[in-house]
Amino acid sequence: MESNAVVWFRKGLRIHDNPALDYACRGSSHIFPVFVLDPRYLHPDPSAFSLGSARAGLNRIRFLLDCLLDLDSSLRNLGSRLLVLRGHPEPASVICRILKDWNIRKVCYEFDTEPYGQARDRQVTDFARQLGIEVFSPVSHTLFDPAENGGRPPLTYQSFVALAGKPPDPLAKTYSELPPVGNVGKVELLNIPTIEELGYRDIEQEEFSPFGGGESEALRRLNEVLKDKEWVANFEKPKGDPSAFWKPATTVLSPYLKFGCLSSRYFYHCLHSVYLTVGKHTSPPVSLVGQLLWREFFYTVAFGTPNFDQMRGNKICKQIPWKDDDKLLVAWREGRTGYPWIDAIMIQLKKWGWMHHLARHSVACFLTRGDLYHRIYSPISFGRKYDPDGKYIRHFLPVLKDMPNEYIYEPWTAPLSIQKKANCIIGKDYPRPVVVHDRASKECRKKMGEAYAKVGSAEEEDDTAASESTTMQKRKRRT
DNA sequence: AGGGCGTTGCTAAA
DNA sequence: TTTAGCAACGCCCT
Repeated sequence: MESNAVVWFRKGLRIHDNPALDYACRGSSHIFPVFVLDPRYLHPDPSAFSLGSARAGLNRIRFLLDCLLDLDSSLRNLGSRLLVLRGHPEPASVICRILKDWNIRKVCYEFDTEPYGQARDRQVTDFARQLGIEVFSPVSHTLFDPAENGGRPPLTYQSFVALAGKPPDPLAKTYSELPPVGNVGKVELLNIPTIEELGYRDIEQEEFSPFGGGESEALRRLNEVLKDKEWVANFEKPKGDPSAFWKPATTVLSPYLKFGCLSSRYFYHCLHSVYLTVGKHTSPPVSLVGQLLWREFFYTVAFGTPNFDQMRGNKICKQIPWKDDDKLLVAWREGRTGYPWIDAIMIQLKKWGWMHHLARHSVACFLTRGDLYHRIYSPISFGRKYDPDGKYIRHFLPVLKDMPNEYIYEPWTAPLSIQKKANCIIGKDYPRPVVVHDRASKECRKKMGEAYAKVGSAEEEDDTAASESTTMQKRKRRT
């Protein structure tokens, strides 16, 4: 008796701890492991503000393609393979078509919390249910079900941690073989495309990300991290060095978690085991488990908050009348602010697709200048405190590589003779500062103060202009 | 209703 | 190396 199942990969690009894959295999004569190429995610969009598609930058697209190659290879080792399908006009309708064409009895895909994924999945769910096809959509991207608490998540990290408890254990199952792939009929199967085949040609970039995608690489990185039990147990995020780049101060597992190359529950489980053997260890918010809970916290709040990725229509976001200055915004985005610490970070993001968390705080703070509590990161002294010789700046901004240590964080203060000797004239080879930090930061602080005062008094007239915690505001700046 | 405190700052002064 | 002052929002617990 034939019984066919589809396992539809989107995130969750892994074999380990994959409940959708596990369920698809149960009692099925054939499974169809499918990935649909989403043009919105992959194809170049000239109107996007950086090189990439409408929904992802080039680094992320590259990472995703790595993930797919690795997943296909792992599936082949188990006697299966990845079926890559064209996503025109969009992925959901392609899935609906194959559910019929392949005579599918059940379709399995990981629950996706994000609005784009929710809308996409609703189409498939509705269609499948109409045809009497079983839909299995487990929560496995996050530790917990983000729909808990009736969609009214706690708004501070501490209260979230207090409610959190222990997440479900990861699946312990390993495979020696998967059910064979069924007959795909007339459906066209594609190869996993290259970046060039997607239409990204002539990319002028001399350095690419050292972080390759895929489950194999994720597990290799994880095991590397877990080897040093003392490091795992004593990890304290604020003590990390944001200027460390050859050997980053954190695990750099975040992109692997993002695509589900690494299961967050498996990671949690591994960390817990280390804690048990070592005894004394750090705790949330600064510990490694604390970092996983931060991820969880923001997924949960985002799921329970309409328009979480925007200011307008987001009821937990303070409504600030931001100054629109396209020139300044572009200077920030392209790493041309004239502040080497800021620019080096933005160039690292552009080239590597990754930056340290404190580096992100630096550039986010620089963009907004906004933070109450009077905690404003200095674009000069914050970096210097970690890396007085400017090794990080010299690497990502080679134009400054011969600038003396004394001036590396403030090159505009170097005498012209020194600039000439360093082969870097400020205003010609490297930009002058786009703003004077002290002045701009004071001005912005004042304006934000006014905006806060105004919002407070207007609250009754406009319920979208409600209140917000500083924590949430920081999160908004990450996007 | 009211007070405590919030993931990780900076500068100046002791 | 440590500490005070900065100037003050709003969630959350009591």
